Amino acid sequence: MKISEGVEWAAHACALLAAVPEGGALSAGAIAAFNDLPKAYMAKHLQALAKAGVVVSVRGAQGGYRLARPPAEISLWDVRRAIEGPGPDFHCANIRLKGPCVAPKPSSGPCAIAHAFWEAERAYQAALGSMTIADVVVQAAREQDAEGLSRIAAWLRAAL
Amino acid sequence: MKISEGVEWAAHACALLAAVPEGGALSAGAIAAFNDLPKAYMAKHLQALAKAGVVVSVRGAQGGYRLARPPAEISLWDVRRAIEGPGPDFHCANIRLKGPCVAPKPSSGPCAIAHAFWEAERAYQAALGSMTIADVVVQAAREQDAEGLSRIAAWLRAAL
DNA sequence: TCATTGCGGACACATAGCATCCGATTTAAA
DNA sequence: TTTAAATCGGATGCTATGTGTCCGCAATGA
Repeated sequence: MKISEGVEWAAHACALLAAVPEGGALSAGAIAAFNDLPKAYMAKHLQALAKAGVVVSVRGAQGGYRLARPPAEISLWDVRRAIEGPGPDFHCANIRLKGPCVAPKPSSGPCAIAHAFWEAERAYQAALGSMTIADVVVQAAREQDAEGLSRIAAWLRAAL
Repeated sequence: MKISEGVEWAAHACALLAAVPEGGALSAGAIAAFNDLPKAYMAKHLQALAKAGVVVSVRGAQGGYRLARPPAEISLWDVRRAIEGPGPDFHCANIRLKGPCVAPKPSSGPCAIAHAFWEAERAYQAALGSMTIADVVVQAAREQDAEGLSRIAAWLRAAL
């Protein structure tokens, strides 16, 4: 199992979008350039975020993307689900219903193994759900000195 | 993200191996036949379980596999790690260190996003680690009537 | 009107998982 | 001692998914 790199891109994109002022919008090209990522593919992920309701898109000239909700109301789980899709990671193929020892009237429904994995996924989801874009931004800002913050602010002013 | 089907196969294989008596061994062919799975590929997964120390292999005629520890001491996390490999699912590409706004002396190390995902993975691991093969066997047995249990016992006697 | 931007589909490529086959080795049974 | 049964490891091919690009279309502000 491996988490697609697009989730990381989308999370950083949301962290950047948290810095755009009310009513503004950042184009896909600008978002991609901020982290030196390919624009075309970043645009794909932004479209997925928009479809999932994490960001809103503004079409036309001077358009782009902005967060759909305050950063404190967007969790990393929202981002992950937007990119990797909903639905469980573990898929029960019901292999216990095959083979020479299966009962004539098999009790359908997922087996104990599937339930255990889905329970673990719930724990995973809960942990990611408690981490918001606002938390990420706070921690990221803590790692920047005043000069770094002003450099980012200047870049953002130029990109808007 | 998707969990490979081999994890499910391996978990069911361990549940079956929990029923082999002390000193016995079940061949890869028999394990595959029990759930109507391709023998060659099931064998690959059993080799992975053996290499991870979840099962022990017995080579030669009348050989096969048995659990390396009591079922209560083998968790579903052990099985998942044996098949999918160790290491985190989320890989931090450190994309915050790229782009036009990166500081001259960047503070290396994973970002807050990576830490959040790894924390969630720890929760996932803890949940899976608390579910053992013994638990799975108990729940699976609960779904079988007496006739089903005796049919499985008879099949196992013939396969040993 | 025109340039800018998102939207959606089509396409190519790389990687990982799925599945099979083969020869070599080990070991119990004939 | 021979034979059959079984694991081990590597090589191979197929498929699905993720990565990345490109194009035409639609929308929108200048």
